[in-house]
Parts: sequence; C-alpha cells; structure tokens
Amino acid sequence: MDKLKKLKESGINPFSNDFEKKENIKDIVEKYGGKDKDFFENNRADVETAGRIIIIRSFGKASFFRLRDGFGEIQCYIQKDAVKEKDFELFGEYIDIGDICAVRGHLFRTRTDELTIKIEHIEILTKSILPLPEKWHGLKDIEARFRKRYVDLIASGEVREIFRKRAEAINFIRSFLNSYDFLEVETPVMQANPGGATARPFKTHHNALNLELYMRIAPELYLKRLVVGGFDRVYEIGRNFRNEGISVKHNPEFTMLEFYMAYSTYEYLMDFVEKMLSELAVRICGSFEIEYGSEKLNFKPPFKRIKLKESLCTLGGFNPDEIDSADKVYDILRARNTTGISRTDSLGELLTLLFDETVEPKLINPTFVTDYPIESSPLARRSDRDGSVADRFELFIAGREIGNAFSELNDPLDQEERFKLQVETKAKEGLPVEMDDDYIEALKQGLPPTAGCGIGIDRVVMLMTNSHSIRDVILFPLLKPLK
RNA sequence: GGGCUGUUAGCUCAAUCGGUAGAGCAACUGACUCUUAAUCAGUAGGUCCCCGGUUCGAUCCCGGGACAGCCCA
Repeated sequence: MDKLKKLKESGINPFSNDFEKKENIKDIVEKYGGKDKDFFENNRADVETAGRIIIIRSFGKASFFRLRDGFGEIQCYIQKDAVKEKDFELFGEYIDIGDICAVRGHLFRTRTDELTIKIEHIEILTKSILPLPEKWHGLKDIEARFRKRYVDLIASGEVREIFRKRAEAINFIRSFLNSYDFLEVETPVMQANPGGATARPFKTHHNALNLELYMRIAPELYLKRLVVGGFDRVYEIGRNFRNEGISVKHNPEFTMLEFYMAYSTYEYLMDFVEKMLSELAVRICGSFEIEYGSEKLNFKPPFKRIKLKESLCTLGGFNPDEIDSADKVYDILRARNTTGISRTDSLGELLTLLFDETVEPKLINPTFVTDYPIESSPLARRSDRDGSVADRFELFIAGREIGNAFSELNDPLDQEERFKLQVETKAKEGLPVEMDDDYIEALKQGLPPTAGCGIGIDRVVMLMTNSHSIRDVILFPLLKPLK
C-alpha cells in the first residue's frame, strides 16, 4: 500500500488502462522457440509484451522473473547495467510478484538454454496489492479455491488446463453437431410450466406480469416443438437448474447438451453418441483410453450394449425369476434399506431403482443400457417389440449416468395419458405440475419420428479431465455465502 | 437429512496431556550480475472460525452455531 502511494506520487499510474500489447508471449515463443544460442548472438530479436509476474529470483544487481499472459509464459532477465537507472529502481523498489507489467527487450538464451527476454525497459501496468499463494504448494484450501477462483487460476496450471479442456470439449461437440447439419437454438430458461424431467425447480417471479416462473429443469419440450416447426435437427447447450441436493455429482446449475434428430431412432443415436464421445476423447485426451481415478476407461467404439433386465442378472447377480414381480423386487429393495419405495410402485419403477443401486456403479467402461421400463420413461416411445419397455437408452461411464436418449413419443393421445399419470406422481412428491397442453397441441400438429438425447456436459468434462468432483469443472460452483 | 472430520500468520502446515503459539513461502532490511522452490543473515506479522459454559486461567475440555470436506441415504 505504501508502494502504491509512492508510485502515484512519482507520477506513475499503478492502474493504467491505455496499453495495447504488440505480441502475446505465445507468439514470441512460437517465433523464436526453435532458435539456438548462435542465432541470438548473430541476430537481434526485439520483443515487446506484457503479463503478470509470477515469480522473481533476485540477485541484487540482476534478477530473473517469469512473465505470464493468457497464452503463455516466458522468463525475463533484468540487469542493472543493461537498463536505465530508473527502470532498475522501479523493478527493485516497486515491482512485486503478482504485478502486471509491460516489458521491452531482446531475446537470448541463458546458460541453461532457456529462452529469455533481456529487459531494456519495464513498466507497471497494474499493481497487485494482495499477495499470491505460496509458489510451491499453491492454494490447497478447497473452499478458498472455489470462492476465489481467480486466485486458484493464477496459482494452478492444472486448474487452468481443466477449464481450457472444458471449452475445447464444448467447442468440439458444437462443431461435431454442426457438421451433421444440426441447428443450435436457444429456448426459454424461465418457464411457467417446468417440464421435460422430474426434479424440483427453482422459483422466480416476473414483476410486470406478476407471474410465477420457474428456472428450467430441461429444455426438452421446447426443443421438440422446434422439430414440429420443421427444424429437423436442433440442439441446445445450456444451463439447467435443479433445486436439489449438492454432491460431487450435482451442482444446482449444470450444463446439458440436448439434441433432437428427426427421422432417426434411439438405435441410430447410440452409434452417433458413440462416435461423438470417442472422437471427443481422442481430441481432448489424445487417445480412446483415458485414466479416470484408479480406473482405465476405453472409449473405443463400439461401446458395450446391454438390456436393463439382463444387466440385473449378469452384473447385479439376480436370477431372472427373483425379479419378475413388483412384490419380489420390492422385498429385495426393502431388505437393502432403500428409501422412497412403496408397495404400489410398478415393477418397472422398482427395477430401475434396483438397477441404480446394484448395476450402475459397476458400469465403468462406456455402456449403453437399453430396454428401460416404460413407467420410468414418460416421454419415450413404447417399443414395438415389447410393450413393457421404451425405445430408450442411458449411457453410463465410470459408474454414473452420462446420457439419456430415446425415440420420442409422438402420439399426442398417448402422451396426454402419460402426462396425466405424471401429474399424479409429481403431485405426490410435492412438485409443481400442470399439464403442458401446448406441448400436446404441438404433437397434434405432428412431430416427425424423432430421437433425442441429453448429455451432461459437466460429467463428460469430469471424465476428460480426471476430475473427481463436479465443482472442479464448474468455474464458480454454488457455495453458501459467508455471512 | 444422518454420521465422521476440519477451520491456527496472506499461503502451506506444526505445536500446546489447560499456563496467550512456531516453521517454510510471501512481505520488510541487508549481501549476492545465469537463477529454476536460487542461496545466506536479520525483522515484522496472530480475534488460534464465532458465541456461551467449566476453570485462578481455554486455541486446547464441554455445549451451541457458521462454513467446508468425506462417507451414507
């Protein structure tokens, strides 16, 4: 703070805003990274750049420091005899780790052959008046990392890398879909009637209309309206909001990809998703095989495919005749102390629960599970070959649900019936429910045979960045405010 | 929602079987013109998360609370 005052007194603005950078550090490194000592002895390479000082090693009459900008890092060397007295004094007296500085100089290689800028002129652009975390251990306190993500990002290259990969992953998915002529759209986040999933929504209020609104729990019903409207291939990558618990797998707001493809089926989408995710793995991790925690995941197509009931036998360890009635499955779940079940639940609902408990954690390599009971799939088309199941798959990787897809139910009368049922069950759970009559109208207008898929982007990014918690892949995860 | 654990200097961590707390890094002073966690000598830095209780005395024991982490539902 003293330094700040003195700087101002000596006419230096410690928070200037009129600097335009000529070259990013990355440009310099790319241009000269391949040149050796001899080159710099025979050629003068003048450079001018700016960035944050992240470490200083001082020797009194000379110092090394490291400069970082948004695209790279480079070492700088300042020598008393090589700069104006004023510059050296500024560096010695006023410049600290954390400050953002502009430098001018020429390149050389040190004895250890490191590309380095020999400073001829340096100035402070922005003074940092708070210290940075320790250089060796960095910022370890998890809470502090989330609350002060800007410090976390300065301190940790790994964290910067995670969010670069996140952006790259989303970019890849976007261009993948675009290359198949999907149209990116945006649908309402604030909805009067939150549908498309079963979850507790956040409530909000529009003053001028005096209208209760909800933050969307899914964009599904709007996206399908667009398919009715003639956009045969649409997708949205956006935030959904669910007013439920927070865990390593759940943040109240999270990013979902949903895409809908007319004249397609859930079976086609399995191939499609397989292609998308396997190519994504190669793009982000450089290989089909990626390490996730202590597991090795293999994204090489084809992914495993298994029917839900079958998986309960082969992976859950149940005999087919142990799980062929609602009563039997109820008793199994009861014995496992599963909560939230009732005698009146259907076989399908109970099987899905049993699957969640016994099979899901075992699905490590990418696996499509198909033949979901129709009862737990209110928006999915009923299978022609087995009326008790839906034309649907869920994708599991590393023991968690990553995606959910189905051939869309486009029979308005069937949909209306199922909505009625859903209204009852949602009401029982205390969720806000209203029939979405307009959606039924849309179906009456005619939804072509369509398949749609939702993929949890945060969870995919977790896999691609070997992150254990969803909070590691969300820049500002929700935390309780301090006081 | 339940159980367990944590919160000490700006950061990373110690210690105190109840007697007002230390180290490294960062900061500050000094030495040092090729360092890579530079090195060396010195200085300063604390509401021991908050509120109560027990006690001559609490950072430590007890109760309550805040925030967070892990596990479970």
